[in-house]
Amino acid sequence: MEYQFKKTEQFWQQYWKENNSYAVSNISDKKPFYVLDMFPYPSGAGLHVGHPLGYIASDIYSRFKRLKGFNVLHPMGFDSFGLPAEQYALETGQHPAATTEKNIATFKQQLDKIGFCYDWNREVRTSDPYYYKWTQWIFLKLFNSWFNTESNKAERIQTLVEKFEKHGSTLLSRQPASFQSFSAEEWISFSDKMKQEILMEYRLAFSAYGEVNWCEALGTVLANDEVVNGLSERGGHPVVKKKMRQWYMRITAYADRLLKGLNTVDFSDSMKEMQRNWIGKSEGAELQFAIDGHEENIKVYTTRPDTIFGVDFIVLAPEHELVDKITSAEQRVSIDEYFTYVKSRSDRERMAEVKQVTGCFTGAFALNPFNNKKIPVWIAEYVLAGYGTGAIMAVPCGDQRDFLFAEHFQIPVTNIIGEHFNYSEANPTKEAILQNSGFLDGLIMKDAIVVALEKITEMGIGKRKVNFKMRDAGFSRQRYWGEPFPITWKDGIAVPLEENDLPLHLPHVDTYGPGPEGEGPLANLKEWVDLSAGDSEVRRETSTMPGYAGSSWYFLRYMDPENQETFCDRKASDYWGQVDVYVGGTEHAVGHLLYSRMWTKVLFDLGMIGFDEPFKKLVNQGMIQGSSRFIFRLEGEGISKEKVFVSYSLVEKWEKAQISKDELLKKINEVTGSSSISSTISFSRIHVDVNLVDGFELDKEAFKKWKPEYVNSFFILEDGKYTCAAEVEKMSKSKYNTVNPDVLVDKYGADTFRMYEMFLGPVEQSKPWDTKGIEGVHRFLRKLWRLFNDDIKGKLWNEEQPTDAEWKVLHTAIKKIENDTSNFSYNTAVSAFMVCVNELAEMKSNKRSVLEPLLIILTPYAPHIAEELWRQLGNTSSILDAAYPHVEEKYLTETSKEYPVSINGKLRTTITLPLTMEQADAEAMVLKNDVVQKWLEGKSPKKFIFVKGKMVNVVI
RNA sequence: GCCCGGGUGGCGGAAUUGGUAGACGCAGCAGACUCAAAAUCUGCCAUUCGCAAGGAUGUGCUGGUUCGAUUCCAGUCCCGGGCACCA
Repeated sequence: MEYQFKKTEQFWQQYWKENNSYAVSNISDKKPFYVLDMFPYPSGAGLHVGHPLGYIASDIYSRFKRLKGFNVLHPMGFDSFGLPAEQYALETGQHPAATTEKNIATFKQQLDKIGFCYDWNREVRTSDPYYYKWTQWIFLKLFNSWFNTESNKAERIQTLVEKFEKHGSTLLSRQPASFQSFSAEEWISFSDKMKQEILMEYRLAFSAYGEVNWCEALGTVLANDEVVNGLSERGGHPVVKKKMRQWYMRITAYADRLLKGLNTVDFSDSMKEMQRNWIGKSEGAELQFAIDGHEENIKVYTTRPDTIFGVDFIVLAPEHELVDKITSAEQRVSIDEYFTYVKSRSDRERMAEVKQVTGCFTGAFALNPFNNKKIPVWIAEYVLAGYGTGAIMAVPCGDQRDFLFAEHFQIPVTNIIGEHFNYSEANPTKEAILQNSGFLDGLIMKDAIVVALEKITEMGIGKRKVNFKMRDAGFSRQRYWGEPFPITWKDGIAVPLEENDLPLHLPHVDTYGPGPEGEGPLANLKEWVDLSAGDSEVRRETSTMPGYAGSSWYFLRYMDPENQETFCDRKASDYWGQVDVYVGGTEHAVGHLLYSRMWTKVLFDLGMIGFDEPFKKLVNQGMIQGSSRFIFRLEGEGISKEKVFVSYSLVEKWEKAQISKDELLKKINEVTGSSSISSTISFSRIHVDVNLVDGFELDKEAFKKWKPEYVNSFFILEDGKYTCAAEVEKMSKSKYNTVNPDVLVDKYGADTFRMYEMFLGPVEQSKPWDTKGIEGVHRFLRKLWRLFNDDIKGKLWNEEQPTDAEWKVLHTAIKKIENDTSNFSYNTAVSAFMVCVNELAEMKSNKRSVLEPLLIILTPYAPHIAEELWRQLGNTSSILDAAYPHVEEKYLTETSKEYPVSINGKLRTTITLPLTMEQADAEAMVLKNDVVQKWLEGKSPKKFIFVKGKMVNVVI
């Protein structure tokens, strides 16, 4: 019987489901192993072939580990809160809960067809109240915690209150800038509101005023994505920055630990690099410059205090608070103009244009603290208010951007590095010997950094400072479809809900428009919001949490999804521990991965879990790009435009002038039956649905049915074929290059689809999708089937004893595939399967003792056919519970033999050669080579190296 | 501008990490089986010179280290991804 994948796959999927074959228990003698995928956002578009790439990779690994005797946790769930569902609701009026539910159903159906071994009993959905109850609960833990810089960990806020009650703020090394220090007595005397305001400066989840993108016309806050060139994406209305009360995660408190933690995890170097760059730790100095004629100081941050004598000007961010105060009367107009210009510039523009130097002189001068030199103070858009102190000291001879600025505005440049500076570009060296640098003269710059720092500290004009690029993470959104905050505002004080009152359900709304004052839609529910009683005003928080709230801890919930007492029982998280392998795309490099790392550290600090890094190993799957196909519509006078499509093979010839106009027209007229004559011939290139194309050949009938306007199309063929042109582009619906996995699973089966996705190339690598090679994998599975069954003879396998050659083929494959699978090198593993089956087929080897282990190692890749054939061999228990076969090394070396080799009559060593070679060959090889002769004098070689049958080297 | 990847046949990609470059698959060509098709099987398939045996060239480009380089080093050019002009 031929291999009937549809029947087979449906049968076993049903069987596994009915037998709960993928259920995982938290109680087991086996070692635990946790394989996790980044859970998807259930979008309305459903899965495309890019999605399953990572899922298949992790599924293979899970099944592999299971065969290796581990208790494997491999769950799946849905990141089901998010903006798209809400936007869809705005457009269609359908409730996000309903559309999300529907989308999840579609996703699950699509996923199940591919045969993943998820334990669906553990599914989580972030929008489920049973789930977000615990997101809110963890939020309250964050709210009620502070980061103690002495112990370097999070502690309950109570410990801070106790410190204040005993010692005031004096014992704390970190104090918020906005508060003066206070004594214990003062603390006790503070009003409750004052106390709460102070505590808010320490809480890990805290509320503060922050800038948002505000669109007056839409009356709403917009995400960065929704702002294009300073205008709203919808409607093109102006967008301005507006201060609003927001919630934040104090992730900056964990900057150092997030950085150090990277050394303990197995992420790719580029991923670690991205996170390091994002955290952006730098060590330097903060120092003050006095301003001539003003009381205020300008604080600058620099990593190069050694260049202090090379400062030729100071640049403030245009938004810097001192700008207004120090601007001179004559510069006022220019500064205002420049400020207006900067405001009109989007972040994207400020980022993109590097070559254009802009700036404006304030008219003020700062004084160099060491030589009292007058330094002009400028503003420029390249200095950002949010980083460091929003002011820099510019050293043109050492910093290229400063140099270009000086050059552009003709500011004289001081050279402090002598011949290292050539006056045509800056030199950022740290190796030069300083000149023109007062007390630093003669020092090498890298040594001068410390000397300068000491002097600055001694003079009281600055201090050593560690700076981080990373800023606290905004944690509130003025949206509906997210977790409501378990917070009420009572007379301006944030009051957390009691834990027993969780979850705070997301109330139903009828409209999804913004609330008054641009608050989230929840603000429209007056009764829900207003809890005022008596004199005090009590209002619920109307923002909701961002998408990353639920995804910051979901990996813990899978361990204990049913628990109603806590987010995850400590026993469960102790048993499973860290996620051993986490698979997902690089787009989450700095968002999700940093937030979940932070939450894990907080939960660890509070003693709720036993590890402080969530993911032990991270595997990044590459992006699947689309491979678009194009058809060519004939354009020209006298030709019916919509209907004539010319094969790309002919278009190519036409473009290369390999075919004459008459010939082409003749072909066209033959097909269309008319006699059109045209003075000009040209073609327009049109995207055609890749699914209508087999390789490059267009399915003409399917094309005619694709769109009504193509019903009466004519095709100008070559060799009876219509060929299409191709190009690699991003996968998108508008380019008609998306491929739905369902179609492929229907046509070739899940096993073929799984193996083909892996065969396409390394998991980590981005690559264009191309269906044309899938036949090869399908052929492989059919060939495997034919080792067991035959159309005519039926059962083929037998109980005979395999030959050494057969054992060799099997064990070579086991070794290679085991190795490749554990290294996520699935593409070469699939190749190894093909080689193995080809060789067995050639030997007509149908021996059970060879075929059985082969099926086991195939299980992770093609579980359905493996299970089917396994049962055909008479096994009564599932192949899922088989043990991974061991490699018998002896079968791998049998075909080689050792030869003694002597040179000049003396026995020197033995070498191992294939059986096909003889003693004479071995000696001849050695003797022929003069390189060897030289190297051999008096030494005993360990290894000979042959290239093309010639010995080229000896390892001694 | 900065950071991280990557350049190998017509195509996707291999190469035990310094040791016969092009495994495996696709596409293509030729053949077998068949009335025919499908399916299956066999052979060829980097470029170039040659009837052939065989030779020369060849892993983006230019050099270097080495007996030997796709692999290591320096420079350079392209392509992809990321970015918050980060002082």
